[in-house]
Amino acid sequence: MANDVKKFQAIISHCKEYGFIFPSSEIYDGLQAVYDYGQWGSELKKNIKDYWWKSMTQMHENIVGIDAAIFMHPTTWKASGHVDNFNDPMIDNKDSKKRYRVDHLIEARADEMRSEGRVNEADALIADMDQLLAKDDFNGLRQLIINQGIKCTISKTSNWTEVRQFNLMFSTQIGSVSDEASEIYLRPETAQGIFVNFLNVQKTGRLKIPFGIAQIGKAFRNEIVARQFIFRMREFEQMEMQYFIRPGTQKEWYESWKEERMRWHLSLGIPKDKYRFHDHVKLAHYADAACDIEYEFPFGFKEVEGIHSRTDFDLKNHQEYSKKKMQYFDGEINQNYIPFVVETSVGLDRTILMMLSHAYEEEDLSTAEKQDSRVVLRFPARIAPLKLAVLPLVKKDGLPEIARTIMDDCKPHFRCFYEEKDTIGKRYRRMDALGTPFCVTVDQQTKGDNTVTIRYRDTMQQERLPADKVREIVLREINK
RNA sequence: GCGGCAGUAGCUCAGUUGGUAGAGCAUUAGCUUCCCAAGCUAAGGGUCGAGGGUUCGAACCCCUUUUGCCGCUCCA
Repeated sequence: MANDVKKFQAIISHCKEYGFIFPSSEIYDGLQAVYDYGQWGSELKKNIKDYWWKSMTQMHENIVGIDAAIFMHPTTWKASGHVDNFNDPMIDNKDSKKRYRVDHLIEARADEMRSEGRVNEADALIADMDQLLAKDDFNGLRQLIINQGIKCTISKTSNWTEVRQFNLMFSTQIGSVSDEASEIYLRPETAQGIFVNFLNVQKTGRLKIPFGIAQIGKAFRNEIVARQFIFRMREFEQMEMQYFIRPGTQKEWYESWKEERMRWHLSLGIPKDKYRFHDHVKLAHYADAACDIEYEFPFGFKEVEGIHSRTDFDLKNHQEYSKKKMQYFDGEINQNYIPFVVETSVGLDRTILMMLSHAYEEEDLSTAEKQDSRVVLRFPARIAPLKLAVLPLVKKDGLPEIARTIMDDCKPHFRCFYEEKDTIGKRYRRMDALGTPFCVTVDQQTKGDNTVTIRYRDTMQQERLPADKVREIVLREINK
C-alpha cells in the first residue's frame, strides 16, 4: 500500500511535469478539487472521448449523439428529484462523526413518542419541525433537537454540530437582473439533457425502440469532500448513453450493456483482473438495478462507470412536470408506453486517471555495467497524445530537411512531434515519458536509400523501413 | 466535515540555535555526438503557498487562511 501511495504521488508529479494535468489557477494557489488539462492531457482526453464516441455511436446504428446545454430549465431538477432529495438540512454528531438528516432525527423521536402513546406530543413536535423547516430556521432546528434530548444512536451523546444545508448543485443567475425566479443550476448530471430531448430526437431521427442517445459533457457537483486528484472533482466530464427500451425488457438490456461496457474497458488494454463489477444493494431513487465497473486504482478499487436500470422514472416525471406526453407508439405490439431506460455512464476524468495509472511505469533498465531506468507511459497507440516523433539523428548534413518531409507527410493524419535537440537516447526517453508509441530517426543511410529506423516505445526495439511507409504503419497501429 | 502530515526553482529535496536561499535533475543557447538518460561551456529561473504578528532582523517562532496527500465520514 505504501508503494501504491508512492506510485500515485509519482503519477501526479509526472502529470504536472510533463504537461498533462495542472491544478486550476495555480498561480493563485489553486482551487480545491478543480484541475486543468495541459497540452498532452487534453490530447489524451480528446482521444479517449473520440474512441468512446465512435464505439457508442458510429458502431451502433441505433445510437445517436447529442450535445445538450449545461444550463437547463430549473423545473428539470424538480422532475429529476435533485432538488427534493438533496437539499435537506443535516447535522453531525461530533463524537461519532455520523451525519444525520435533521428531519429523520426528529421524526424518529416522534415515532418513539407515538409508541409510548404520547400521540399529541408527537404531532406537536412534527408541526414545530415543519414550521422551522419552512422558515429554514437552522438554529431553531438544532435547538429543537437539543431540547428533545435526541442522541446519536452510535455515540449515545447529544454533542451536535450546527445544522447545515449541503447543496449538491451549483447555482447561478441567468439574466442580468437577479431575482429569485431567474436562479438556475449548473447540471449535476448530463442525463437530464438526454431525457428532455427524448421526443425531439426520437421524432426527428425517426428512431425505433430500442435506441440510444449518447452524450459527452461537463457536469458539476458541489461535493462535500472532493479529493484524490482528478478522481473526484467539482467540475467533471461524463460520457453517457441512455438506452430506451420496451418496459419489461430492462433486465436483459441491463445485463447486455454490462457485458458490452466491460468489453469496451478491456479493449483499452487493461487486464481483466484490474476490473470488477460492484452491484448496488442500496438503490438510488430512480433505479431498479445498478452496478459499477470498478478499476483497481493505486488507492483501491473505485468506480469508473455506472450502469443503471432507470426504469421510466425520468421520462414519467418529465411527463408529469412538463405536461407533455413522453410516450412512444410501438407499432410492433400496437401499444403506447413510456419507454424504460438503461443508462451507461462513464466518468471521463476517471477513465483518464485509470489510463494514467495503468500506463505509468518506472522501468529498471540497469545492466551489469550501468545503472539505468526510464519512466514510460504505455498508452494504447490509439489514445496516446502523440503518435509519432520524427528525429534527425544529428542536426546537420541535411538530416533535418529529410525529417521535415516525413513530418509534412504525417502531420495531416495524426499528432506528430519534431525534435532535433540533445542526444538521440535522451529524445527517446522524453517521448517514453509522454507515452509516444513510435519514433522514427533519420540518419546518414536515409540519404542513400530513403529508409529510416522506427523505434517502438514498449520494447525499445528498432527496425529499418522505407521512409514513405511510416505514415501507413502508424495509421494502421493507431486504428488497431 | 473531523483528525494527522505537508507546501522552498518545472520535478525531487537540503537549508544547522531566527542573520533576507542552495543542490541534483530539468530548461534555454552553443559545442560535441551516427541510435537509448546523467559529455563540455554558458545562461535563465525562487519576494521560501498567501496574509498578519513577534523581532533590530523570519524560509525558520506565533495566529489566520489556502492548497495537497493520508485516515475516518460522505458520494443519486
